[in-house]
Amino acid sequence: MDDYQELARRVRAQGGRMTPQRQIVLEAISALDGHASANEIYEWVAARAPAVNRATVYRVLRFLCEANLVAPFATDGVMLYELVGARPHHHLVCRGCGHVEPIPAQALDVLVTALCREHGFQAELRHLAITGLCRECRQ
Amino acid sequence: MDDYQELARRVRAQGGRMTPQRQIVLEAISALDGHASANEIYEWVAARAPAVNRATVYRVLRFLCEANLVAPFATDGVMLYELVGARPHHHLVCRGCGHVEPIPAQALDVLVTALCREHGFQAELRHLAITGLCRECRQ
DNA sequence: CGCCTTATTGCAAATCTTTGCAACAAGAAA
DNA sequence: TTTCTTGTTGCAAAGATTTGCAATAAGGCG
Ligand SMILES: [Mn+2]
Ligand SMILES: [Mn+2]
Ligand SMILES: [Zn+2]
Ligand SMILES: [Zn+2]
Repeated sequence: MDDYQELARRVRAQGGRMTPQRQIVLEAISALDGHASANEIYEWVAARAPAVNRATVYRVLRFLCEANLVAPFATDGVMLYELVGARPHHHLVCRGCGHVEPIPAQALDVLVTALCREHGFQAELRHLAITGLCRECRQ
Repeated sequence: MDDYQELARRVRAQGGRMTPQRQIVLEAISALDGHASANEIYEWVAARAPAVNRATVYRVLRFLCEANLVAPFATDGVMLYELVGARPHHHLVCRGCGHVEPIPAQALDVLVTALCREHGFQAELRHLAITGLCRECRQ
């Protein structure tokens, strides 16, 4: 888990307040080691702070995403949440073996450059999940 | 709307059956001119076939997506549905003006090639929604 | 055209997610 | 530390999506 003071500072920088609920949700995401669903996060939180309401977990997740402390990321319909770390990255999700491979964000710079050149569009690619077949599953 | 016989054939090719419910959902997506939400589709259907149940619309949409007759596509949290057309494409969604610009799928070939070369990963990019800023909104 | 098999539907109940509102409490200011 | 403002929370109710199950009907076969 990152430093509480630093997280509180970043929450207040958004005009928000640091609360026990926001703190424990951050702990949950950290403890669940990235890529946790809203329900998994709620279960983790409820196990140690039963008073925290489900609706609050949803609202906290939305807030943390907007505050850019947490990154949401959709894998075929399911929303997962991950702490925004030092290095931005994306994911290669193999539909064969289910393996999830993180790749540095600059691996997609080639696309960003092309879109900018061809369409004048400044793409903001954050924490994508790209599905396909990994090297092994391609035989 | 595409030819009913052809659609029915493709449904049966999946081991499925063509029903009035599936037919009218396809009509709805077509009439709504692409990019319709589950609720918009349900409203359209309910207006002319009130007996069709909401749960059925959800199940039909899932079936059509798996049968590859319809492509789902997420724009910040909301799932939209579109008929799979002749030419595969993606979308550039501007977060400034909200404009949605379709681009041919091969615009992303540069990325597919790079991922294959760098990671041995065969990406399957289908009907993506890429957010960012369009030329005008960048000033 | 009937008869079967079984995929599909409607319904109701279960889940998941959002929202309105009054009570609460974080944190800035005194 | 006490006060005050207003962002947050819990709760309950609404809305969205999924699921179990018995009844229905698509379509292959005679
Ligand atoms: Mn990640
Ligand atoms: Mn499209
Ligand atoms: Zn694999
Ligand atoms: Zn724009």
